[in-house]
Amino acid sequence: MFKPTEAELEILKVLWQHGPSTVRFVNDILNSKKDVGYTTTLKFLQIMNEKGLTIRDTDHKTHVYKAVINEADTKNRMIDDFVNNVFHGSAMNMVMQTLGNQKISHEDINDLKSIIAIIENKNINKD
Amino acid sequence: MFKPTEAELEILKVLWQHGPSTVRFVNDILNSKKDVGYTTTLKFLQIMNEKGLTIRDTDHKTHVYKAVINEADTKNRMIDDFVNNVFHGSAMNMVMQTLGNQKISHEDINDLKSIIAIIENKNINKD
DNA sequence: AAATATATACGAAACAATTCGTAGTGTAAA
DNA sequence: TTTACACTACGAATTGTTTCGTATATATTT
Repeated sequence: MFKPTEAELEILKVLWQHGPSTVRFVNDILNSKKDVGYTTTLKFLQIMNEKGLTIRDTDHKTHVYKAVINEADTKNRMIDDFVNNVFHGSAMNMVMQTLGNQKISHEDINDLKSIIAIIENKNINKD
Repeated sequence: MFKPTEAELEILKVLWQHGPSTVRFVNDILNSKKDVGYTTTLKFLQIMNEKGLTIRDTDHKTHVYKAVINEADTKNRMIDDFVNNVFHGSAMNMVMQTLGNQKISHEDINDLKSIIAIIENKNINKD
């Protein structure tokens, strides 16, 4: 499956967050973080289109690009890759190390508890 | 702070797991996963040494390389980077998405519960 | 001591990702 | 209708990473 490069991911994030967008719009958003030339952004969107990462509407002079690949799936795939590369494939190791190292709020803890409860119930039902 | 490339990380993992090692040893381990030429591994260790990622003992003909950077710190830094790149800086988002997508065993759940308990206690003591 | 094996050093090729300049085209304003 | 502007297309320079060949030194074996 597909793994976006870092620059491609930045663009995908814009498309995921804001929906189908013009090159100009994507470029403006990118520039709020870091200087990027317009034609650089354009080039990336063209490359991403070739790769099938996006599709575009070329009916009008100004093309509108839309992410083809799904945000959750892509992120899951990236998590898998990361876990494989850095944590010898153990997602739990990664989670534990993250929890041990982050500031976790009360709310976060509640969220964690409820997702754990959900997982537990799934397991019970499975047996 | 420093971020190893993928190839460098592979080597660091060997050094972390097995302790100070010769080029030959590192190369043998790497080759159990994927063909890598001996001089490729050598070159990387030389580069890593220049960058201060490793130090080496050159007393004998065969040099012995040792990781300078710490495993936990490096991994935490890589988690931070990953979370910033992919999850807009929210580690909790990343953890939640991981938990929602992985097979979690009974034991894992217990581990999670205990680390959550630890975090809760830390918070209580802080207030 | 010569031949063989095993090291290191290092330049440079190969490959991948990023960045941008320039050319060309269509649209709208003067 | 000429000029100005904003857009796309695309080649190519730049930068970073990976890979390896070749030269050379140092041991070890015959």
